[in-house]
Amino acid sequence: MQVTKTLDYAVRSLTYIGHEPIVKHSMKEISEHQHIPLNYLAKIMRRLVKKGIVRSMVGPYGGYTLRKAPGDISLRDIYEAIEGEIRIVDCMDGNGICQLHEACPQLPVWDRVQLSMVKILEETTLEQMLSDRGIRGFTRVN
Amino acid sequence: MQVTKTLDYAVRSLTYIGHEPIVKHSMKEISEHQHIPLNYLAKIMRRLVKKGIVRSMVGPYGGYTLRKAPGDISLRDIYEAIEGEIRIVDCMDGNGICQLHEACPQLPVWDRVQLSMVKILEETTLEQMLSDRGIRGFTRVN
DNA sequence: CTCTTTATGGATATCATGTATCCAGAATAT
DNA sequence: ATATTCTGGATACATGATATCCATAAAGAG
Repeated sequence: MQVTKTLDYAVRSLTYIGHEPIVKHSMKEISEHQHIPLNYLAKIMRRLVKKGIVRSMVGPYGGYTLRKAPGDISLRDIYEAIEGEIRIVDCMDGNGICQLHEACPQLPVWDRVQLSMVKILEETTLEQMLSDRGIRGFTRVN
Repeated sequence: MQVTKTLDYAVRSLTYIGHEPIVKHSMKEISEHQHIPLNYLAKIMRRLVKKGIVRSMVGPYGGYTLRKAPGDISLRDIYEAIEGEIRIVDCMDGNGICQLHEACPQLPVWDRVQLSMVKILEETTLEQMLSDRGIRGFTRVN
């Protein structure tokens, strides 16, 4: 139940690019400024490209730019590009049927949790994150 | 960002016990009815005991019963007994300071997600889960 | 007291997955 | 042509979730 480092990398890369949406930003540049391992970043960017979140240009002075307006990129988009479909419980077989042949008392709760999470992720756009001044590394745990 | 099997085991064990709160239920019994590896279940029960969620009795006819009323056991209690303090982002050093010396645009969102999640987990008690008829293994992913 | 049942505690193994690295190749600007 | 940068695949590494084993202690039954 944790945000993966990979997703964090992705969001950081996108906010970095989003600050200068016109300019092309190379992986090398992003990697250095955001302290993300270059080769690993490559994997991440690939997924963002495939999902149509960023555009890539090869060659000298190549790099990445956003493909959509920051207001049109939701955190949900980013999440799903990186992690795939959101599914906080994984208790079903291929047919979506619970292995236990009994009623499952937990599902309703997890469902609620997931729905509320998806809602927040969906409402939050890259634009919002960019304008959020962002409290300097501090968060309540509770 | 997934509910672990271990937490699932814990909840299933507790709902199982909760159905007959008076009776003592041995690990063997729980293990068999809920299809949970016996030795692994031992570890799980230990944590629930330590957190005061269940009471254990050793010896023949020993086993576990709830230590509190189902209405006084929240899913948050269970979650924290199993996984420890809830913290969906883990982006700080030991002093709670973000490694990056820049403002972090993501924290506010994850904070909101976590808060909403904690709220739901807190509001949901074992009693509720027990009375929830529980849709037979099926959930919307969205 | 002895025997059986059951939980406890620690050590360790297994496995999955997140994270990271390496490299050869294709695209493209100068 | 050459240097730059992304692409794609293969593979290694690290961590933590999951599982197994066993020796011990507690406690009820005879």
